[in-house]
Amino acid sequence: MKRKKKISMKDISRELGISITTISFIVNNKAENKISKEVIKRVEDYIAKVDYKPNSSAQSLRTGKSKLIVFMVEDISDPFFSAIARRMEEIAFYNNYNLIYCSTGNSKERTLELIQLFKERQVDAFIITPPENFQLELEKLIYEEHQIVMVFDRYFEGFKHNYVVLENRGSAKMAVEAIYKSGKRNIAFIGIDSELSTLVDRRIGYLEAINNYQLKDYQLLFKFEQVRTLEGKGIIEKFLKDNEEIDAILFATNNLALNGLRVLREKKIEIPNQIAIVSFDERDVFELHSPPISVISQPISELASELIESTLNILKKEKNNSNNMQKVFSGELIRRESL
Amino acid sequence: MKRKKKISMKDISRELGISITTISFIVNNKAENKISKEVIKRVEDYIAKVDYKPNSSAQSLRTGKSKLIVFMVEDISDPFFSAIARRMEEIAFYNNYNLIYCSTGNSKERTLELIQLFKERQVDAFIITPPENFQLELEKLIYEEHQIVMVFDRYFEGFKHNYVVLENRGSAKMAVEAIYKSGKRNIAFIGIDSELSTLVDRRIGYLEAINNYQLKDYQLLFKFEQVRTLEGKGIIEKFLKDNEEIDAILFATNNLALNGLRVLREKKIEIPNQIAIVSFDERDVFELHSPPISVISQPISELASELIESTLNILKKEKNNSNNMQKVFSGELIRRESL
DNA sequence: GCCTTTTAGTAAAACGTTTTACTAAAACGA
DNA sequence: TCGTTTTAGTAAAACGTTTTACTAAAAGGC
Repeated sequence: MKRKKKISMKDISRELGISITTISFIVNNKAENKISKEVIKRVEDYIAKVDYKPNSSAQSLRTGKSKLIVFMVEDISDPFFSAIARRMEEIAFYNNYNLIYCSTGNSKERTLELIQLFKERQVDAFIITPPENFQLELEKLIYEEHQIVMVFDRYFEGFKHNYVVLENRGSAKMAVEAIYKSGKRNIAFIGIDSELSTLVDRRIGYLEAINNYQLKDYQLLFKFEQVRTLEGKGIIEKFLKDNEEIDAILFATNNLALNGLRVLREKKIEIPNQIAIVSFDERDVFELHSPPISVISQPISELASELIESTLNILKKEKNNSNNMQKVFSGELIRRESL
Repeated sequence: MKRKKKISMKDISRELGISITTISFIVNNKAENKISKEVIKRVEDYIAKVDYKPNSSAQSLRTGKSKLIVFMVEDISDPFFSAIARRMEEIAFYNNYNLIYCSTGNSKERTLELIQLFKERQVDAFIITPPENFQLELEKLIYEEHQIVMVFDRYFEGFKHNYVVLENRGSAKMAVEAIYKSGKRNIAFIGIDSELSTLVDRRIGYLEAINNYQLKDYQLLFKFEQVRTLEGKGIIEKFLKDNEEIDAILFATNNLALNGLRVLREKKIEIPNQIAIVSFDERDVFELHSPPISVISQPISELASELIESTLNILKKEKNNSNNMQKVFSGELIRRESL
C-alpha cells in the first residue's frame, strides 16, 4: 500500500527552479511587493495544478500554532451541548480553525488528562465547561500555563477568567414567578447537589422568589451520578409522596425533567392541574410532550457565536488576553400548557 | 504574556548529559535491552519531575501519523450521531487516539473541503457518513489517496469499502409486518427522496412487505432540504388529507417523525386508533410521547464499538487494509402503544 | 558615471521528534 | 592473547515549514 507521496515546497522549488522561501511567501500571501507578479503567477498556477497543500504538522511545529480549538464539554451527547458545538464548528471552520470536541463527563481527573493531551497537541485555545471544584486547575491553566481559555455554562469566583453563561439566578426566579402567578403555592425545586455556579445560581434564584412570596421551599437535590440512572425515578417518586401538597416543580436541568415526567406519567398525575412543570433548556421532547412543557430556553445560537467569536478575537490579538471577557445572556421563558 | 517555554528532549539531553537518541528510545519504550537500567531510571525520573511531554506536531511531522481519527457525520447535533460519537471518543481516547468530529450537512462540497482539510492535518483515518452521490470521491479517497476509510450508516455499490450499517431493508419490513399484524391495512411510508442506501433500503423494505401483503403503497418522499423546515409540516398535512384512508405511518427518520407527530397533534388525530406510528431511531421524545411511539432502534453502543475498534485494528496492521470489513447490524423493534 | 537605494529574491537555521547507521568498550571464545 | 561478538549508547539526517539575515542586480539621484 504505497501512498502517492505528498508534494512539498521542496518539490515545487525544484520543479520551478524557485527557492523554497519564495514559495513560502507566496503560499502565505506575504509576497506582495517583494516577489514579481510573474513569479507569483507561475507558482500559483503550479500549486493549483498539482493541488499542493502545506503540511500542517510542519506549520504547527514551526509556528507553535495548530489552528485547533478544543471544545471540552460535559457530555457531547447532551442536545444542548451538541447544538452549541454544531454552530461553533461552522464559524470556526469559516475562520480557518478546526474545532475538536470531547466530553469530560464532569470528572476532574478526566478533564485534567484531556487538557494535558490537548496541550501536547498545541491547541490554540480551550473552550470548556469545567467540572466541579476545578478552580485551582483552571487558574493554573490560565495564569501559569498561559493558555487561552474560555469558560462556558458556568464560572468561578476568585480569579479573573473569560466566560459566557446564562443569567441563571434571574431565569430561575422568573420561572418561579410565572408559576406563582398561575396560582400555585407549593412550588418545588428539583436540582443537583453541586457547587457549579449554574446549579447553585438556579437554586438561589428559586429560593429568592420563594422568599419574596413567603412560600415554603421544597428542594430535592440529586447527586450527579444519580441523575441519569433509573434510581432517579424512585427518588422523585418518594419526594412527591413525602410532600403531597406540591403543586408545581421547577427542574434545574432537562435530564432531571425527563425522569420527572416519567414519574408523573406513571403515577398518572395531571399536568398542570395537579402539578405544573417548568424545566431548564429547550428540547424537542418538551415541545412534543402532552401537554407541552414550559421551559427556560437558552439562546443557543447567540451563545455559540459569542463563544467562538470571542475566542477567535483573543487569538487574533493575542498580546493582551486580559481574561476579562465576561458575557451573561438572559434566559427566555417559553410558556406552554404545563404551566 | 510569556509562556513558560516547554521542555524538549534537547533540554533533557543537555541537563542529564545523555544523547537525544537515548531519551527518545526511553520515551518510546524502545529502550529494552539496549539502554542500561540505571540510565532508563535516571531519565524516567527526570521526565516525571519536569513533567515532560513530547511535542505531537514534531512527532506527527516525523512519523507522518497524527493519532487523530476524524468522525465526519451528517449532523453532530442529531442525537443518534452524537451518542455514537460520545461512545467512540471514549474508546479512541483509551487507545491513545483522539477523535475529531465535524458535520457535513450532507453537502458534497463541504464534505470534500473537510476531507481536504483533514488530509492536510494528517489524520490517520476517516470514519464518515458520506453524502449522496459520493461514490466517485470516496473511491478516489480510498484507492488513489490510500486513506483509511470506514463508512458508516450507509454504503455504496460498485467498489469495495469498509462499512458498518443497519440492516435497513429487513428492519423496515419487520416494522410494516408488525403494523400489519396490529390490523392496519393502509400503511404509509414517509421518507426522503435520496439515493443514500439507508433511505433507499428502508423504502425497499417497506415496499417488499406491502407487496407481500398485496396492500396499496402510500409514499411521501421529502427533499433533503425540507426535512427540518416548518414547510415539512404542511407537506405531511396535505399528504394525509389527500389520502384519508391511511391508518398507519412508518417514518424513515426521527426528524420526519417529529414533524409528523406535530401534525397529528394539531389535527387531533388519535394514535394508534386512527393512525398507528412507527419511526426509525430511538429518542427520548418517542418514549415520553403520549402515547409512546414504537421505534426501530439501532444498537448504538455496538455500532460505535465496531466502528472505532475496526478502525483501530486496521490502523494497527496497516499493511493490508483490504477494505473488506463489512458489518451489518439488525434493528430492534421496540413496541409501544403507538402500534 | 558613480554612489546609494530599492527590488526581487535566496541561503540557512530552526521548530522537536524518530530512526538509521555507526562506534567504543566490554565480554567472550579459543 | 587476539579476534569476534555483544552491549550501551551516540551522531546526524530527515520530516516540511517559517523567518531572519543576506545579496546581486536594477533603478535612482546627481
